[in-house]
Amino acid sequence: MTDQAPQDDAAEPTPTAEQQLATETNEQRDVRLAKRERLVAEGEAYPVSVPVTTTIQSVRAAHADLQPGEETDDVVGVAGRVVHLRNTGRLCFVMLQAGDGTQLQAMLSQKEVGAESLQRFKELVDLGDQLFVHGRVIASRRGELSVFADDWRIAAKAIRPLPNMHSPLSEEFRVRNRALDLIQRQGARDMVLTRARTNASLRRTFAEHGFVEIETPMLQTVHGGASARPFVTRSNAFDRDLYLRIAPELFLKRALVGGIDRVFEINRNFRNEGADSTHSPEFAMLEAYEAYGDYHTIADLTRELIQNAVRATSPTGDLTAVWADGTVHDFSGDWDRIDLYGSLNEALAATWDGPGRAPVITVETSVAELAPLAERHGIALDPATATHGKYVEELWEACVKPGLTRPTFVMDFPEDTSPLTRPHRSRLGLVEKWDLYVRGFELATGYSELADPVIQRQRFVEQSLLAAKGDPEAMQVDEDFLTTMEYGMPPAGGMGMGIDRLLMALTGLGIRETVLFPLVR
RNA sequence: GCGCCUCUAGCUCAAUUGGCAGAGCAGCUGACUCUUAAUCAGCGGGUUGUGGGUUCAAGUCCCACGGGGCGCACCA
Repeated sequence: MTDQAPQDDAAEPTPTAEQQLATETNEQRDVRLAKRERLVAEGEAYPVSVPVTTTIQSVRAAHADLQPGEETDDVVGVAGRVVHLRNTGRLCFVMLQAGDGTQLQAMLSQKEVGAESLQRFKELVDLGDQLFVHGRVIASRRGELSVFADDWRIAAKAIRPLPNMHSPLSEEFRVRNRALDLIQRQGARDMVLTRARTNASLRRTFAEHGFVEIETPMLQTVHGGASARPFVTRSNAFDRDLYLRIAPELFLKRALVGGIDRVFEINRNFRNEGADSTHSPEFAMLEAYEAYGDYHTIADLTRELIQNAVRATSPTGDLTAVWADGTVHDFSGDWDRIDLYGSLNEALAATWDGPGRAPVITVETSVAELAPLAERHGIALDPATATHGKYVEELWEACVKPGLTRPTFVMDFPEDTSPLTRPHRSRLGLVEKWDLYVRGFELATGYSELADPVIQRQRFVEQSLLAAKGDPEAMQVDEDFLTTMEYGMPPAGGMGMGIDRLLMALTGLGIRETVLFPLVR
């Protein structure tokens, strides 16, 4: 931006702040910069403070029923952002907006503030400025609650024009200029509160059940706990590469070994994979582990966590979420727990159009038998890394998932796709794992955790063989974790849930809407 | 990573078959003491994402690059 011209003189001084400003300018900004200069020369364009006595919200609350034309003796000093400005000659109307979107009008009459002050106001105040006004609270003849100003001050001069407040901003502009989006759009402000209320609700529910929140490493020497490609970074002090974590699981389990029996973490994970409407390279993740629980108890807890979050964020305060598109989603009651293989075989039988009866898929069904079946549903996997489990899960997603409307736990998964999960207590070849599906996407997953360090080591070795075959998402062998496991981890249920996903389920918005400042190129 | 679509004033968007780049809001000057996207009169504001090409003539057609979106693939 500053080096578009060829540098024929290497000793040329770097541009001053003013020159840099000048390279990126427009008429409207020039006008405001001149006003800033004048304010600075005459006093302050950015005072350290202004003498506010109350807030826009409080004034509105205190005088909610003021009748048109009615006046009060309540003298206030309030400040807010100028979002509308109207000038009818010797009377000016200015709409001030608080951070939460609450607006309050101020009226500047020549009779009240004097000709000189009004003239100065007209010359110096623009849309977008932070403005302080002092005066009595009245209602205008048309009934608009107002501060009838006897004094005013610029609280902070804006030098960039505000976007047009009357037409919606484009998606791209909103994502790249979130501050302006927050000024202009109630939905943007609501999202911030929804996320905060959701996080508070989750922590409250955990606290009620005696869970302890801990923070585990973001920078890891071995990446594990999930199947995903990590980001790699560099430690100068250790002179080695480090991974940004893809999951906190292996550290939370160390805490479990250490006796933190009910433990959870809400924090960021990083995965070096594609970004789309449901995936972001960095995303907030919740993981929780409950000693002496299993995948049933952790499913109960997960349902309670989500139902409490729905209650905390629902406009109606009940167990329904109203999505941005107007659809209403019911999270109440108990949620179905269906069997992965059973529901898949049901769906296959119902849609079977081949000869004879539909094949019944079991844990024993080979990759050779699954491949042609998957092909019928348009699924093609890389033969080098395809396994029984990958085929079964792909088939399930193609055949069963689209039909789910209510929140549903899908239970009991094949072993080879869940290397950190305990073998099923009664079903050979399966693990005690569930996925929770809400409206077509996977919201959370839960397990009876694998506590046997010998089997855990075998699973890691199998993963590393996959990695050797070229699977970039396979886990590394984490010797330190295995050593800790060998001291004995209590039987436990564990769960993981994407916070952004939860917000999507609560609001029906895309991930770029739920993240305040999403990564953009 | 592959395919398709898209980029025009501060913001939101027009521009017919390739034929003078426009509107609303915002801005500037002026008028107006009750406006609600105030109104009225007048005036500015553009390297049409960037670079190349075709053409008498390119916002429009072609190529490359960059930004964005959607679909596919991968994943939560």
